[in-house]
Amino acid sequence: MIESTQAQAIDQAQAMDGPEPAYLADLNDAQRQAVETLDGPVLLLAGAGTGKTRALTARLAHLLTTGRARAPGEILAVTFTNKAAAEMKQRVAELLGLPSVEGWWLGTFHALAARILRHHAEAVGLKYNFTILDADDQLRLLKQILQAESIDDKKWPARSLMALIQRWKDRGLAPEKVSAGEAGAAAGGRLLEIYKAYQDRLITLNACDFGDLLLHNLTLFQNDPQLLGEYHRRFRYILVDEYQDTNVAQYLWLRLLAQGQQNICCVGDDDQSIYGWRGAEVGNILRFEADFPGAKVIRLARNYRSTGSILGAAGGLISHNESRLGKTLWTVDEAGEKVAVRGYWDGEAEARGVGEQIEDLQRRQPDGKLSDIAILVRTGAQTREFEERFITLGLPYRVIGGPRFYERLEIRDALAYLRVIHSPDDDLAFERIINKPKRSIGEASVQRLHQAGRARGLTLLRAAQEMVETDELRLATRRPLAALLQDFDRWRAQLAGLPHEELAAVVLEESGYMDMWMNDKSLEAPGRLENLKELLTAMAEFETLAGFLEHVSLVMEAIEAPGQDMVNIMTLHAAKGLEFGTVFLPGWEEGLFPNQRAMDEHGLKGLEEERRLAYVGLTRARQRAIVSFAANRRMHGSWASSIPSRFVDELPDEHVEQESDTGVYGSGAAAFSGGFGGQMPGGFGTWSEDRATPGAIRARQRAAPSHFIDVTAEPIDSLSGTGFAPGERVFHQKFGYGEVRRVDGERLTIDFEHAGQKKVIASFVVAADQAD
DNA sequence: GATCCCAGGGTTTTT
DNA sequence: CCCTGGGATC
Repeated sequence: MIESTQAQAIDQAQAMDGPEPAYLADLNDAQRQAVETLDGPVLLLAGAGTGKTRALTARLAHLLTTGRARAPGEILAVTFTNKAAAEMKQRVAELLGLPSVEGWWLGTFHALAARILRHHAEAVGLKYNFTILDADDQLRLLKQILQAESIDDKKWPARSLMALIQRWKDRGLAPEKVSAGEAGAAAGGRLLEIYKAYQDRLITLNACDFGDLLLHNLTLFQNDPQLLGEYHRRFRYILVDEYQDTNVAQYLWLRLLAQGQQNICCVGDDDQSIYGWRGAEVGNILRFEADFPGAKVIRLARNYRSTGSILGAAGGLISHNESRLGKTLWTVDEAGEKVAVRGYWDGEAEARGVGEQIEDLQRRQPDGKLSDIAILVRTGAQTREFEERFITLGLPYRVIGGPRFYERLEIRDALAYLRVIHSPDDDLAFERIINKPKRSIGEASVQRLHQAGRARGLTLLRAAQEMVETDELRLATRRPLAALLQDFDRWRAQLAGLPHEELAAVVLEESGYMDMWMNDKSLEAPGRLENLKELLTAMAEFETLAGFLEHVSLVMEAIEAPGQDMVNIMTLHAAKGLEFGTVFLPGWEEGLFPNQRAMDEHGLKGLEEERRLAYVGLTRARQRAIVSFAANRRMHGSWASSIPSRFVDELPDEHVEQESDTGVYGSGAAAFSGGFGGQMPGGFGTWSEDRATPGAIRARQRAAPSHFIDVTAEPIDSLSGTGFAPGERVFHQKFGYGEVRRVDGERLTIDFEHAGQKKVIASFVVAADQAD
């Protein structure tokens, strides 16, 4: 049905002779070339903000309307993130006037590889209903193996071994392809052994991890040329977005698939490669022309996003990198505001300064949207200072990339029940909920099940099925276990006749899981119940349980809540692909950014990746970018003084305006005396003597300008007795009613009815009975 | 078997 | 400083 409407619309588009299709109309020359060069390998080097997505979607449309691709199924379009895939789907549908592009081969590497793998699972030893494990499950599984192999997890933490195994997978190396020398000394030289055990275990569990999706595809194609041939005939055109982020496995996958037709178009920007630490190979893009002989390289360099100053600053910065293909973005827009650079006393002052500037912006442009402002930090930990500041200011904000919906414990528990129903061999899921709610099936009993399972070559649930028939477990354990197994049989039988979201409700009810939280009087419990309800709602949007579970494993994101107008706070990594009118870039300090560990572990390569990260940050901005650094920063609890990042120095003077922070330095000149160089401890060193002791900070706060409302409203020192006590009901202008949880000097931790738990300054709340 | 406390460790993170 | 995880204790 969908297919036929799609076909009609495309036929219609194909029939339109004469006037150019609308999607070609206002493309620039390079973009147009990118759209019209349909045959043979094409590398599209698309700088930040150069209309890349636009060119890509137009190319897709063009393939169809010219009849090069006779049907959407002949195109394989690969993106990196779900977000990018969703955006492309939407835009292509719009261009072609289709209601949806469901069913097209357009998606992330992992989603597409999973789709292919479902069809040929048996060929790699899996069943069609295999589970896709997330990071948490992977780690638990590996821990079990390490324990069985008696690897000292103090010496070899599961996390780091997992990372090493993943790096192998990223490189397309199944255990049998890892050469002996590669194994190295990790895990006492037994890492390869462990990798093998881990893979074997995955197969018995009828599961695979993210890396396996690609890896199994490679095995599949390499072992079965005929099958590969079928896919060659199927995918006549291949499109790849964010090519600079592909790892070797993805690259091999693409190359195998492209061998047939050679019609592959990769889009990327070497200057935005920021995932090297995750196995991405900039080399893939640098080598493209060698890999695909006769490749045409098209550069998109005209930028439609940022002002001249921002592009100039970003371009100057990135020119310090040596390994790049090289391109300079340009714009016909005016220079605009220069990139501002500000120094602050410490992280708190920085957060205060940013808050102040945002309020300023609001005053100057009352119709400007907060959501058009972003604060881009290097590490997740940096968000806290801004959050705290914005809470006291009552400035709405959202942290992007926080804990995700499907990663919450109650959701994972609920999903575990569903996974066991759908795939009984999924031990990890079964183990997760075997004693949740408490059924007096403790650690010891689970260990016994494991033992029995291993001995008889059975999975946990199957072992349990046998054990309940014997006397090996004591009755107090055996009875509830037998009941649970029966429950699962019953639920599984109901799956056929009941919509899966209703089944899920039944399961959560009958298992006692809902009760468990209802009887839980902790503060989080109501929220968790709320989330479980939300889960049921989300499930209803899928046709089958299998479809829903697939979605969950591949798209770990929550469905976005309807957007309120809020300032965005996120890491630089999370900001890729986004743009904002105003971008704050705090924490440009040596050691923090560029990050010390990145440099220690990867040397010049690490530094260059950090620089690209800075480049990505700057190029997110349309009109305004504000870089800042602090002289003192509290890290891991203790104070450390810092010097401005070398990246500050690398911004070309003509595009930069150094601003002083009068509250801290008195006069700006002093702050920058001697320039920004990495070797200027003099200017900054003196400050460390009168280090940011709480007293010093407070003294400064009191002297701060009047719009620092928290301090001027009421001197902090007078607040020693706030008059609030835990348990008291209070009202906050911004967050509404709540209950005081903790009193910490002038700072209160409050559980708000709607806003959740927040820390606020005492002077911002009143006793609930005094609120009107 | 469950809860509490303390030590240790703390880039980036999508799929 | 704040979170996690493991061990010790009830």
